[in-house]
Amino acid sequence: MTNSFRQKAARQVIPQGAGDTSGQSNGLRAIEEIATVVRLKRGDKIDLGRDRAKLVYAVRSGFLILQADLSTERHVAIALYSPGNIVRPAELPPVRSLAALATAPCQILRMGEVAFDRLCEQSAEVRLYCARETALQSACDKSHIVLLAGLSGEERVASFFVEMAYRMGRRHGSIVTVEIPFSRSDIASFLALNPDTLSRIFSRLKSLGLVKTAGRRSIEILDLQGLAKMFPADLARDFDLDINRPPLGLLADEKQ
Amino acid sequence: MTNSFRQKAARQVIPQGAGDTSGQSNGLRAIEEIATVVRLKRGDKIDLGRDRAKLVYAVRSGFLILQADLSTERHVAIALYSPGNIVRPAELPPVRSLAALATAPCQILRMGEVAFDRLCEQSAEVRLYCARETALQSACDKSHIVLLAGLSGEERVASFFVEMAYRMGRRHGSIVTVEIPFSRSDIASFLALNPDTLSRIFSRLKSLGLVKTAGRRSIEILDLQGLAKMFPADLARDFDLDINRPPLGLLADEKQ
DNA sequence: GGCCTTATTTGATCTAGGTCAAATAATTGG
DNA sequence: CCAATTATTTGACCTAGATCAAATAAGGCC
Repeated sequence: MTNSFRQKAARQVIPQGAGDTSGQSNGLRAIEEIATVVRLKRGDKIDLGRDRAKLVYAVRSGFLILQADLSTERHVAIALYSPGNIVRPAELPPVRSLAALATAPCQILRMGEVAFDRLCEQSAEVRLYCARETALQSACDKSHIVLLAGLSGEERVASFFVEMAYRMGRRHGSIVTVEIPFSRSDIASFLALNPDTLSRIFSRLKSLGLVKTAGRRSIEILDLQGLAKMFPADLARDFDLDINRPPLGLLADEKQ
Repeated sequence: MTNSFRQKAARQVIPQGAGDTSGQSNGLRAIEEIATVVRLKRGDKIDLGRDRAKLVYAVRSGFLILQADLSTERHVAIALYSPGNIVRPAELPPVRSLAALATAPCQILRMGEVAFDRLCEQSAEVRLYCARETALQSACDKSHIVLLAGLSGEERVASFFVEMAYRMGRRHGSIVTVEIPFSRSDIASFLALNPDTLSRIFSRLKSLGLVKTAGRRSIEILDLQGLAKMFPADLARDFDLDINRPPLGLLADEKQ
């Protein structure tokens, strides 16, 4: 498989996650015209509960976790939003306490649903962008269901790290460094593990020489292929991981 | 909350599941014009894998399970499709072995993606129908993530039965009968349990007097409110279950 | 730089749910 | 209606991951 095919496949499914929208903002650019910018700091929430106002949001920069609170103690992470993602009320489950939690400083574009729909009608580019976004999110949600329903804890963690590497990794030789915009608890709740268990799995991966920590929100992936071998190849997803070959074509090389 | 609101809320989120499309087929009617009808019997599969042809499907009658095979032994159910649902390749995760498995005799409408897109462009009704369908499915997927990530086995089963009651229940006095178009294994894999565990939970619910079997694919729900109390109220979803009041407004009464 | 706070890790223990094998029920096909 | 087949249930047992408590390690802030 050629590298260009790999890139194409990846672009098809992975919302760009490098922290800004420069690569794919054609759709967002038009949205920025009609939207209000909301700045969030880590820990801030946007309420998306059932009784929410009908607002549409688009992520301009930063990362959020869509979470539902089933009770005071039970918080479930549903999805991750990264730059370029669009959040529309109709696509959210009708749960009372639903919120998007900023895990890092974010810039969010906010607009009324009516205005957004009008924009979609006017601009074919926005309409297409938005339809694609919706489809991608749906595919991601379904992949996430597969992860939750079909993978063990260790496999989930491995798959998460491989995905992060491909979305946001930076290559230094054979090592991939990832600045992870999530706390361990964020990751744990996204993978439906508890933080203790995640930490244990993480330690195991470290002792196997697959990963290394470098500060709290940064990890070094020492053996991406080894990680990728830990979960079913069929879930290598968009990446088209050829497990016997260095699969780093997608990653920005430090030296570039 | 009034009954009419309840109905509205439900219609907003639940694809009609009664086994035919008479209630909401306005969108489907136009689709039938351009589509080929495919008849499936229980156990038949439609291949939706990554290398699939670019085809769009719409369910006219019957029920399917979208499933991914991670290996020969590991089959993961991702979503349920019921009459009215539309299946488009772009919304599916890029997994190699993905298929829609008929759990009951089905009529499926099949068409090329290009023809479908053209139809959407031409007909505002189809476009709207399809957009709504997509949004509903996305909401359902997210609800399912909450179920998988946040609920215990027993809670999942209770929530599934309540949902089936609301989607397809038939009321006889205070008892709700549901013809379930899925085998126990189907249900188990949809709830990410194994059949043994599901059976055990089911037996527990029977011994608590909440449900009763009446043949292999039919269950009687003796105490819908009791079932609904077994999982977090916030997940009562679309139903707007007022747990202290008979919530049967939505259900077709035998005597009608 | 050193204290304070908060996040992460680790150990010890427990349990929901998985696994495997065997026993029953339903269905199907004659 | 009965044998054969297949689906479900139940029992006995066992692990992955949860829970709780305590120890560390990172950051933050003066």
